[in-house]
Amino acid sequence: MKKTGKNIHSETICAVDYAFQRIGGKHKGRVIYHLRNGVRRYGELRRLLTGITAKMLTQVLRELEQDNLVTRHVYLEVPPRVEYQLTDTGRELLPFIILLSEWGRKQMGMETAVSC
Amino acid sequence: MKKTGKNIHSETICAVDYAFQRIGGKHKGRVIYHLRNGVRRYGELRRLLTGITAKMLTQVLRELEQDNLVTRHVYLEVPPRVEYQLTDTGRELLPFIILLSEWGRKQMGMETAVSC
DNA sequence: CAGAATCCTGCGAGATACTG
DNA sequence: CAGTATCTCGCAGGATTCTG
Repeated sequence: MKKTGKNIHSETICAVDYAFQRIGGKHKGRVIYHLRNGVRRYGELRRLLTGITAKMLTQVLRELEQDNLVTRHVYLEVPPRVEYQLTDTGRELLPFIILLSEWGRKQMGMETAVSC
Repeated sequence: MKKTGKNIHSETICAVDYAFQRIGGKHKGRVIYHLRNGVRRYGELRRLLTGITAKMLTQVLRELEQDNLVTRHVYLEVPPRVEYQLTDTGRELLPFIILLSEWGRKQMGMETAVSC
């Protein structure tokens, strides 16, 4: 609630732009992609998303949560456990994220391609 | 050829990331979207893409061209005419750009939504 | 008309250190 | 384990001016 500046939901522009703002950014696509098979813990995501810092992962997850694309479930245990999962809305994005990843893989040439 | 720094095609990472690097950025999605119906002139694009500067439009178009997503056809006339068009590869992205825009429109609520 | 050349700025994102 | 809190900086992207 502190960042009043860049609010996606204000005076919007174009649907394509809007969508890109919600799933764009450096890591959002990848995060969604790695949530495709269901529930993931924070630590799992950190391991899956190589090259992302804790800060960015947290930030991305929070944004996705605010945008109602993922849910965050905190288990009050010791040690703490937090699980993330796509919402229905987020899930609607999957087909197209996967499409995109297939396109990317194809473009890269299958040899160099890594699943992620 | 001057910017040796950020080269997409070097030591790539994840297919999703790769794809996002090619169609990400602030305006790329929109440009592709506006080329969906075929040939567009530079000036047309400028008018269609409200809020984009000449510099950015040119830059985006050049990047898309280098990435083999659009073709650039210069007519040696006075006044000059330059037409842009999606390549086959670029065209493969359309389904998903359109999907994305529909998703975006839906999310925004149809009232506020503008075609672009 | 379709750009190229400059200059300039904000903020996206990295590194590092600390905590319930 | 799953985060926060700072500090810092590069570069994406804007404004403006000039040109074939």
